[in-house]
Amino acid sequence: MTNCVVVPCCPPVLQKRLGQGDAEELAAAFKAIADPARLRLLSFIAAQPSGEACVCHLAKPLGIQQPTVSHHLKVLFEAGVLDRERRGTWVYYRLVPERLASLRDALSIAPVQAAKADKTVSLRRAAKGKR
Amino acid sequence: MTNCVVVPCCPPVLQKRLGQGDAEELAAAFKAIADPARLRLLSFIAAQPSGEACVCHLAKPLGIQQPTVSHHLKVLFEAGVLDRERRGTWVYYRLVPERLASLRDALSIAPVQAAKADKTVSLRRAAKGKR
DNA sequence: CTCCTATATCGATGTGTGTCGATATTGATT
DNA sequence: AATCAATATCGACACACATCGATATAGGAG
Repeated sequence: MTNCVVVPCCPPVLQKRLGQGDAEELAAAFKAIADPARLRLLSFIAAQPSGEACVCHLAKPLGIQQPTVSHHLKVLFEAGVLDRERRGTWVYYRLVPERLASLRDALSIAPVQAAKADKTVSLRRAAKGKR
Repeated sequence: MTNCVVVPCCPPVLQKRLGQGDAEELAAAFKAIADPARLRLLSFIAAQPSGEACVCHLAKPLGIQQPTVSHHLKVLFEAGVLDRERRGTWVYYRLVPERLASLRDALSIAPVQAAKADKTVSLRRAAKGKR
């Protein structure tokens, strides 16, 4: 069966005029990330050697209560940024790299290639001094 | 007089555990972007051939009132995403590509996620949404 | 100076959201 | 069955925020 890779694959962004619908969709995704607790959750999960973490591993290090952790994980999950898997009593969360990459690319100005071009020099400095 | 917004060059993100301070700083930046109207403003400004736009060019196409436009532009400006310059009665806004790039890089996973490909992500049923 | 235009600020209002205690649900174990 | 542990949901609170009308500020023209 074809796997249902969610990832609505972010709408175009700075490369053309966003319509209201695309803007709302993108804003919702960024809104899921735009929270200190959720950013820390993401970074903590990403920092795990196994690439995954269960709730019980996250509440204490972050200094927030378990319901709050569950709430944030749910927000991130519904935003497609996290994937989850139940194993016995525990639920393990892991990143969805494709989704993060699509959000990442959403911030690209015109001539930027996606993927692994860590040496991307194509970012021209166009907006400098012109008075 | 267009002062140069500091642009602290985003803290590390998914590559190490975020501290509370870094997380708050990053979250504030993403929060500035996580709004439909502001995303549209960014895309509209980016779409200008000159790379800049004044308030009077943005209110009508976006269908929002002038005070609201000014408010959003201020938020983006204070987030370091927009730069502004006064010319006569008009104020022109333009993107700050370096700032956008740093936000973009903040979403990069560390070890180029290809390594995780072997363990196929078990895409289980997503939100069942039961109430 | 006065008038006009463009932009910013103020005030109010309705909506959204982060947090957490209490409680429910799920799974494992006995 | 009962009981415990891990997680999710519920309810409530306080706070933040997006929107816009009214008003203030700044600059240009006459």
